[in-house]
Amino acid sequence: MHGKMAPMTTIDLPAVPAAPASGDAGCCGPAGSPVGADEAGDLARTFKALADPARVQLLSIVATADGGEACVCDLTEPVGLAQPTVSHHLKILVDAGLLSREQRGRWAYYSLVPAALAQMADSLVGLADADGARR
Amino acid sequence: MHGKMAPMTTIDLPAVPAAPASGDAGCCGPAGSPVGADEAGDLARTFKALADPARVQLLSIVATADGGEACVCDLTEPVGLAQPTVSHHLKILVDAGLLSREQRGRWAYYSLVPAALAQMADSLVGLADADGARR
DNA sequence: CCGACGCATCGACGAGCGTCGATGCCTGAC
DNA sequence: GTCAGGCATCGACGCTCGTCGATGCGTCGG
Repeated sequence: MHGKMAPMTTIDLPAVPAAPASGDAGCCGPAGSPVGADEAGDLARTFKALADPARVQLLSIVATADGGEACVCDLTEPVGLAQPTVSHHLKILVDAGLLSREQRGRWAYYSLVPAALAQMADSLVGLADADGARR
Repeated sequence: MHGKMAPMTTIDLPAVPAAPASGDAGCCGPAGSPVGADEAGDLARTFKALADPARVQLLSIVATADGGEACVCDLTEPVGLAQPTVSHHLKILVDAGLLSREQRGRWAYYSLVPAALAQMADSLVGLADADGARR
């Protein structure tokens, strides 16, 4: 009996889940295979990076920023958080593979990683398809 | 100053974010508009429902289950959690609008809400597009 | 060379979340 | 009516997370 497993997921942020996350998506089979525990862990890790209003807002601001990139100083005011907090959130997003960091001079520019977002979206539609296709 | 806002998001689970969550997606404009704070909050609330391996696994199991639905008794073993814990996670998913609950007899059947998943996916690609379109 | 600036890291605090056992409610069987 | 079964709720326990002020490191301007 699994006596008291890890109380939480102990997020380790191993970048984005890999590629074929939705292994239960398009293929056939009677009912597909319900993603393994490890796969679910990877997916949840990346979702956890998006599970905060500040991070969603940061992602959006960077995405709509001119040039596709923004430095920390430009992100502090819109989200209404202190600079260390913003740096903290940005690190989480970078570790999750959703943002990329590039230091130019004494400014750190963050830019979006569209492939990572697209992959998350694929995992979601894969889940929905697994349901709709067989139902 | 914003002196010490809510230390966490105080998730209230208002169902799925609404419809046009990705307001910064397809439209035009020089740089789009970076989702409001309220919008980011709704999005983050729904993502938070997916930010746990057990919940991702539950969603996947229900999606691939025969008939598109499953009762709690069928979900307890695969995730390796106690029954109260599974009920707790299921409630979170239902409140987030990702699952729907239907009580038949003394069994409670949970089924997927594909539209909610698709909407989340749209929000993600909307963010990616906002970046790719202008870059 | 030195001060100013941008940013990351550290340490600490409080709130939220995941987990479980125990308990209660409702349904169906006898 | 009574008993058994499925599920939700409650209360409690740690761990995790978000937040900040203070501090340190590296870079540019004078």
